[in-house]
Amino acid sequence: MRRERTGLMTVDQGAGRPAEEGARGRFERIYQTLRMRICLLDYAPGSRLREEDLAEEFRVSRTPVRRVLVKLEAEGLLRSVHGVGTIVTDIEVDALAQVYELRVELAELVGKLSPTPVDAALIARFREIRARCDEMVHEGDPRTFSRINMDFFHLFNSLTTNAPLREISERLYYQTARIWLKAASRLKNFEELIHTEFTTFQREVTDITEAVEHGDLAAAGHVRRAHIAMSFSRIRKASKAGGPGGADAD
Amino acid sequence: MRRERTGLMTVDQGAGRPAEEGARGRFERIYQTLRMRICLLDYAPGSRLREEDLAEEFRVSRTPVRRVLVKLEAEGLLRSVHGVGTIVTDIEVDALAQVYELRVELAELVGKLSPTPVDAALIARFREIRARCDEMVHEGDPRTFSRINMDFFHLFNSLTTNAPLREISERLYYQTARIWLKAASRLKNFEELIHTEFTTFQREVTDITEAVEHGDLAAAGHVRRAHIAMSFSRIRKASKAGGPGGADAD
DNA sequence: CAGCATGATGTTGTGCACAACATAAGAAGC
DNA sequence: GCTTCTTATGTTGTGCACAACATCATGCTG
Repeated sequence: MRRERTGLMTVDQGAGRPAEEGARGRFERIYQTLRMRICLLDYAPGSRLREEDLAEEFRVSRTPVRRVLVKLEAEGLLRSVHGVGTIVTDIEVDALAQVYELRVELAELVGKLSPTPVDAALIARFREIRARCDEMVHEGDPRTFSRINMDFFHLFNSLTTNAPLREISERLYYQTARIWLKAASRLKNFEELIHTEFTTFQREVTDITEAVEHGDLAAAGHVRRAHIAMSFSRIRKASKAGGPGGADAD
Repeated sequence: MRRERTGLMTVDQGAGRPAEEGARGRFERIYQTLRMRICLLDYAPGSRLREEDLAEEFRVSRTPVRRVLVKLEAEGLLRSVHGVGTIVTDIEVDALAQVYELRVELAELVGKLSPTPVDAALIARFREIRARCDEMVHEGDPRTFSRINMDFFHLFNSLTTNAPLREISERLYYQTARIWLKAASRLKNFEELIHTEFTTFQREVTDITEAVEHGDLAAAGHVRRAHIAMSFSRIRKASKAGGPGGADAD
């Protein structure tokens, strides 16, 4: 199938910035999409990604796809092996202990370093997330939980203007974002535990929102820190209880 | 040589096998070389790197070179603009304030999180750096200072076993490594200031070496933290004094 | 002579074909 | 029947040619 040059170019993202973001726009779009799929376990850990399939899906050649895969590999989410394939990184709770150990500290730094001035719009966004959170508690869906958790992370991360800190926190977050869904998928029958996770997260969002309302970003950081640590502790416990031998062969 | 089926892991990243290394070896070699050149100001900030030249130098095509450039761009050391070229990121003291703000905190974390067990070999490496430091003080050379500083960073970074922390610290370090050389190149005539920098760094190495000898990695982290902060403070002051209008047009 | 349009030139981004590599299947030998 | 070598197949890595894009020079026009 031959692709029209002038015709397909405009289809990209007309509402945004068509002229400024030509090639870079495609790159970001593919990158964000693949990262989301990996973190939402649409691509299971250990599964192979074929560059040609991705190229066909995004209507581009293998070359730009490979650029994205290289970046994703640098982020630690993929691993390309010559002659084998590009496989999604497998995640282990013990290996993520170091990442969490660092995320805990960075969360506190977000509330401490170069704080963002709190305005009404920022508070409104926090309250919006909290509302979505309340709604989620009634309808237990691990996937929507992950999405809200993701949005909340970005919002919390915007509490600091320190660009490197934000970038690093984001990177580490996406390295650990999958572990909750993975653990939840194993404990799917235990609705009770998942509900506990939901309400716990709801409390975290509520507390942090309140702290932001009071303009106390340091307190928000401390709350976030404590919740990240406890969340990992619960995941670790559930992982040991659920049995390490997960029957997830490719 | 037949390879076991169960052993999926190949040579991976064997340290010290230059000739037999496959694609990944070339990649690492080119990456390390370019990064070193950027941080040693062999490639001045703002200068353009032509992919074809690099391809010819490393005896490869443009394709693997572009892989390296993409990673370097992700690290923040390069910036590729379509139709213009791949230019070395310009560094400004004010923009690096956030990076230093974070590096200061991470330095303390290196001495706090997952400390490496201190053995005789580790102490010996610190003493070796200290010896090179003493030698450097007698022969003032900003370039060798940067190299020793680089080696010392890697050594200090090895005080923690937290892999993400090490990786992030390394990344941030290389983002800031150039600023000292850049500032020093402007104040080249002020030999006295540079000598002060040398002796200050010598004290830092001495103090941290002593702390490591005592097995007090937390103290090493605190010393490191203080010195990073003071170093940036001096650079900032020198930058303002030397005049922000650096006549370094390409 | 100033200002602007237009082409020339050089760069990165993309597409495509082939090489390098690893694995899996199949056949030969014991 | 089992092992082992060979072959087939599929994947990523590389090389090369062209397109997209930006800048600069040049000529035209006012």
